[in-house]
Amino acid sequence: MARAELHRALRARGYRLTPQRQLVLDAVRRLEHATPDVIAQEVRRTAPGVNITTVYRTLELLEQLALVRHTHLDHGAPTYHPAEDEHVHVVCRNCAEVGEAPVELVHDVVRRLALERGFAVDVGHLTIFGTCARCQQT
Amino acid sequence: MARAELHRALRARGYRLTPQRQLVLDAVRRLEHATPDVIAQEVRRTAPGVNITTVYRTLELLEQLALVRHTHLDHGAPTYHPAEDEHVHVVCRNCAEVGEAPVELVHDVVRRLALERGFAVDVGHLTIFGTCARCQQT
DNA sequence: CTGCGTGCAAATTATTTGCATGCGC
DNA sequence: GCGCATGCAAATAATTTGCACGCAG
Repeated sequence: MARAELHRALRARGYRLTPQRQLVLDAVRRLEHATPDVIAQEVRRTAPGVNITTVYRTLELLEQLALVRHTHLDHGAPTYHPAEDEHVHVVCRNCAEVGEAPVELVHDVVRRLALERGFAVDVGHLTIFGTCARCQQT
Repeated sequence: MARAELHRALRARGYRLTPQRQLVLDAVRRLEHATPDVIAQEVRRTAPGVNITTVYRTLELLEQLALVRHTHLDHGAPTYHPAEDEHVHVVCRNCAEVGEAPVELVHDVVRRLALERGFAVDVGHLTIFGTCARCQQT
């Protein structure tokens, strides 16, 4: 069904459905957290010809359509993930493990920033860095 | 006094005090939030010869010494700031304005992550993205 | 005087852009 | 058939590395 869904989303804004776009979206959904580079590799497992440029352009497009989202996991590399499951990222700076936490975790913070300064937090983009339990046993 | 302080921090770990290192630290403290590029420009106002490479290397060193810290303000550009005033960054994705909030804002989140999964949050590295009050008046 | 720190240039990596061709509609 | 989307190559940007010289200790 994902195909029809994507087709609809694209056509609603005058874009075309192409195999590449389908493949990139599929890859993002399958990988869950991945950089453009890794996504390109995944796509190429099925369609070897797909250019990295296309992946970049497609990710940008899919983000506009609110089908995928991205955050910055340290070192500045953007990672993309499906838009459906909105969550906060919890990343260990030591072992680089990427965890998730329900957005509920930061509800209070969101509410306070809204109240105190009218700031609308983009929860899905939030990443919390630190050290995981395992890596603390130095 | 900053000079002696830096000298001590460096020597404690076997590093040397150089004009470049002093200048970079000064620049970070003066600018408060800046990218390596901007820091280099600031340093060059006093010492035109300083190479961007040195700035990168020095920032890395100063971070090891816990004299400066960095976070990623969207688009992945790292910004450095003095380590003293620890705070959370609040960044508007629309106008790119960088605000600050006391770490107290996220105390609850920190406590919960520690309790629930033994994760030690690096508060100084935390950046919250969203839309500021002004930019919401679309 | 010894070798760490620096400047410079070149290498890498990540991302963007221009343009001609091809495929979705 | 029309024009958007793609592939390719080159441009740009950001950061890292290798190396020889100079200065801090």
